[in-house]
Amino acid sequence: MNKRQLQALETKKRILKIALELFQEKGFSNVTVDEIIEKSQTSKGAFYNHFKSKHDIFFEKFQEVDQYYVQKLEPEFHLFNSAEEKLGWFFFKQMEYIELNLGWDVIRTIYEHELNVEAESFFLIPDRPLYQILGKLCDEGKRNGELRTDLSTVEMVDIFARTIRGILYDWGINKGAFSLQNEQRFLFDAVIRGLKK
Amino acid sequence: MNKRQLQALETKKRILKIALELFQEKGFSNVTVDEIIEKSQTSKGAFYNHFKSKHDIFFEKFQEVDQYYVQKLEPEFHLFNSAEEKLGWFFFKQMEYIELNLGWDVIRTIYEHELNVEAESFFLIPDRPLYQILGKLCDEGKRNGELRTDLSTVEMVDIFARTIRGILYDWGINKGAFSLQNEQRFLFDAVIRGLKK
DNA sequence: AGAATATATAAACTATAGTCTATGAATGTA
DNA sequence: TACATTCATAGACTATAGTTTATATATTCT
Repeated sequence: MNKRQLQALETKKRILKIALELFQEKGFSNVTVDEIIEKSQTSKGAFYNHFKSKHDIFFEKFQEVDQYYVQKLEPEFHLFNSAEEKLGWFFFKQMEYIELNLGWDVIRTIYEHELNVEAESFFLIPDRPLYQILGKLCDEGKRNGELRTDLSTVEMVDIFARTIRGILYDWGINKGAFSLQNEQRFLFDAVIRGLKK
Repeated sequence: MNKRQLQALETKKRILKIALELFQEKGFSNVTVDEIIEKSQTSKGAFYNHFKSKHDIFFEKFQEVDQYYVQKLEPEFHLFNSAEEKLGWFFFKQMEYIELNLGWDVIRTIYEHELNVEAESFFLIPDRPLYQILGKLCDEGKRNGELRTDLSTVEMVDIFARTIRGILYDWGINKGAFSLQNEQRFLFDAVIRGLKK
C-alpha cells in the first residue's frame, strides 16, 4: 500500500468513525452529511469518494451479519441433530446478533434504502450466504424426512426469507420497541412447524 | 358546503388526479412536487395545505384497503365453515386486491414512508380493521378447536401481520417481479399450518 | 353593511442529499 | 530529472422535499 492509498484509507476510517458515533448518538436521520464532513474535517468530495451514499455507511455494518452466519454459526450446526433444531437455533442467533450488535436504527435504515428504486438491492443477491445456509438446511430436512417435500427448496427459502423480512421490518417501524430475541420464537416456530412433514 | 370549501375540494381533487396520473406513468420517485403543481396549475402552498407530504397522496389510496376488508370481505366470511378457510381466503383476497388495484409502486412507497422516523405509522394503529378481523378469526379458530391455544390472540395476530409485511416488503424490493396472488399461498398456508392444533 | 377573522393559495425561502469541476500532490514513465 | 497521468480532496453547484410568510377573498360577527 503506497502513501496515497494509506492517506485515502485514513480519510475513509475517519469519516466512518465519526459517522457511526454521530448515528449512535442522534440517530441516522438526525445526522447530516455536512455535519459528518465538518466533524471529520473532510469534504463532500472525500465523503462521496468513499461511500456511495449516506445509507452506504450502515450498509458496511450490515454486511457483517452474513460473515457472522458463515464464520460463527455454520461451524456450530454439527452440535444439533435435526434440521429443525438447526433452523430454530440459526434464527435465534441471527436475531440475537442483530438486536445486540446492530440495533433497530441500522435495520430501519437498511430496509428503507433497499426500497429505493434507484439502489441495487443487497437482499436480492441470490448467492448471499443467508440463502445458501437456509437452502442447505432445507435440503437436509427434506432428506431426513423432517420437512415437507411438496415444496421446492427455493420455495422454502423464500418463505423463510420473507419471514425474516417481516419481523425485522416490524421491528424497524416499532423502533425496536419489542425484544427481537424473545418475539422471534413465536414466529419462526410457527413457520418451521408449518413446513414440517 | 360553502363556496370556499368547494373551491378547496376542487383544488385537492385536481392535485390528486394529476399526481396519480403522473405516478402511474413515471413511477412515484420520478415525479417531483414541482411537476405536480405545475401540471395541476396550483402551488406549493396549495399542495401542502391538502397533503402532509408527497407520500401522503398514496397513503389515501392505501387506506382504501382497510375499507375493502370491512365492506367486501368481512360480509362473505359466513360462506366458509372453518376459521382456517376464512383465513386462507382472506389472505388470498387481500393479496389479489393489492396486486390488481394498488401495484408494487404504491406498496413500495407506503412501506418506505412507514420506515421514516418522523412519520407516525399507520401500520401501528392498534384498532386498524386488519388487526380486528385477524383477531376475530383467531379467536374463532381457538374456540372451534382448530387453532393452538398456547399462543394468545395478540401473539397470533402479530405473527400474521409480520407475515403480511414480509411478503409485501419482498414484493416491493422485487418491484413486483413475482405474482403476489400465486406466491402468497405457500407462505400463508405454512403459517396457518404452524398455528393449527 | 362594515369590520374582523379565517383560510386557501401563491411563491419565496430553507434544508439537505448528492453531483460536478477544479486542483494539487503522488505516482509512473521517458 | 522532467513531464504526463492518476486520483483523493475541496468546495461550489444542483435538485427537490418541505416551510414560512404574505395576500386576497370568503365567511362570520356586531
